[in-house]
Amino acid sequence: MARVATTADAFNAVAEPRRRQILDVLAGGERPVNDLVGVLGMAQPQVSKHLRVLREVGAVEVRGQGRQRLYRLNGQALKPIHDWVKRYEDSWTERFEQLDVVLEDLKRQEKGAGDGGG
Amino acid sequence: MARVATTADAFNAVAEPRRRQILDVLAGGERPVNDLVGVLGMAQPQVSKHLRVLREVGAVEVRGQGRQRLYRLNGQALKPIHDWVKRYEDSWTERFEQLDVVLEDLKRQEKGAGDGGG
DNA sequence: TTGACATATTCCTATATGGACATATGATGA
DNA sequence: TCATCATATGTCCATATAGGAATATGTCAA
Repeated sequence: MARVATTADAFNAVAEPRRRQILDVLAGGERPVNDLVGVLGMAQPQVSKHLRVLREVGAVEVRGQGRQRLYRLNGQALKPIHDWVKRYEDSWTERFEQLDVVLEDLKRQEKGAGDGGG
Repeated sequence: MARVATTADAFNAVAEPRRRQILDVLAGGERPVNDLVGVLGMAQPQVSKHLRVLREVGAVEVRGQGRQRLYRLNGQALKPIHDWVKRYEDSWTERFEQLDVVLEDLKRQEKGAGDGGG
């Protein structure tokens, strides 16, 4: 089998840097496709295709206004990512890193004292 | 061109569900490969391959102990994901959703009052 | 209707991937 | 040295991509 589909979930959808860029722009507000094309400097069809993927995972919503289609961010779709990665947040807090250092020190001390404890 | 490489960054590495599972197990502490094989019920070569990807993006570290290789989580590698997704956190807080409803209401009112604003 | 603009879809292709399986490497103990 | 355990790597293959280019759809204006 190949990789999990890009449309399988938000994780896979935003793994593509271009799609994160699109979301970053949309975070500033609703925008028509051509705006994204201009801002991001990608070809129009690619933008449309990326938007389709984002729409399929629910990360953007669209509404028509005249000839244009206005895309808008739906951050809710990113919540599963946040929820998952949040569990690892402690790993890079200073407190935790300090703890890491302490543990390393303890190990070194144990070795230094020989392994026949107490 | 095809998709961005799985080893390109943490985003792509953890887009694969199996790799997230591996990290979830390692969050409980350092473990040899065979433990992961047992816990996750995947074939040993696949586990090794997934671990390689995770190692290449820095999400895990390894040290040898006798015949075994003990893998251990390095949450730091996930920080870029957290940093990125955190910016969208407001999108799903209640306060923000309330604001959404208010904006929708305002739009509806504008339409109801005709478009010649005062 | 026609023409122009805005966006979406289709076709093409090189490419990386993940699983299955077989096998290589590495460490240990006798 | 050999046998055994633990892990890593290599091979084969179906498959989904992302970009490029061409084209289809949709909407407005006259």
